[in-house]
Amino acid sequence: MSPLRRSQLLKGTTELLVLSVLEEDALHGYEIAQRIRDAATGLALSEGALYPALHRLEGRGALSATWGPGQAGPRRRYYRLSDDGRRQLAESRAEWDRFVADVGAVSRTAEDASRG
Amino acid sequence: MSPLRRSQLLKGTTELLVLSVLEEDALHGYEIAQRIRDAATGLALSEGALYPALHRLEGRGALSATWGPGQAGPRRRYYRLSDDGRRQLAESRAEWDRFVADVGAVSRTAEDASRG
DNA sequence: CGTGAGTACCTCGCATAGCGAGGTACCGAA
DNA sequence: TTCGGTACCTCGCTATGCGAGGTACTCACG
Repeated sequence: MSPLRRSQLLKGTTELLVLSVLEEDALHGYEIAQRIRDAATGLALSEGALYPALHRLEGRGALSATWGPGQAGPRRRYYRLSDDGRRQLAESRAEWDRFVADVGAVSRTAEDASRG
Repeated sequence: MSPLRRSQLLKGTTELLVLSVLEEDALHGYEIAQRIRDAATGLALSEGALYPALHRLEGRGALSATWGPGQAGPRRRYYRLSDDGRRQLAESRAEWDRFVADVGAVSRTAEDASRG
């Protein structure tokens, strides 16, 4: 068992991921997961994480949702980014960038020192 | 309450952070936390996260620990990276870099598309 | 001497959130 | 009619960060 399990790293970024793929179009849940998988094969967002995240974001006012008919199958729930959601996305991106910079600062200064 | 809370992002990276600062020298717990805070002011690792992480890493064989006398105060527990710990650190760094690249791939392709 | 502050370690209960498994339902093809 | 794919949802489990609390040692102050 090595450190840095994917499922732990994912905590906190799921919402950024969801908001990001909704930036361009309104999508339904399954499609959101597929887009994320297509863009980054290493990120396999499970349904047990996706749907609760969608509900959280909707409850927070970042997303609005409407039911629509299914193509060949059950009805779909389409999610659309609200104005507030766009603001939250920008904030999340900024916070993520800061966090990555911070972790890099710790991780890489040590690496450089041990290498130099 | 905006998404991407620091405490959630931190999940999974605490061990990378700890292993990183131990790459150069053996340090005791308090000092580990201080080094991390010095390298990145945004990362305030709490003691309630630090000590359990140290014990996990020791149990996993990534760290070896020895008691030493305190300067002016209680005795200290010094942690040193084992060979296996060095291997785990390299793995963790690689896994972190992959993860950051994956999140960036999702987050930034959408951003570019919406901007273009 | 007693008190308080600083250092250093540790643990406990709580909250958050991902994961896998399970369940419902609808549709078209074999 | 059954099977497989789509699409949604929930539940219990697990991992782990956080704040609060506790112990213990040392030194300075009055």
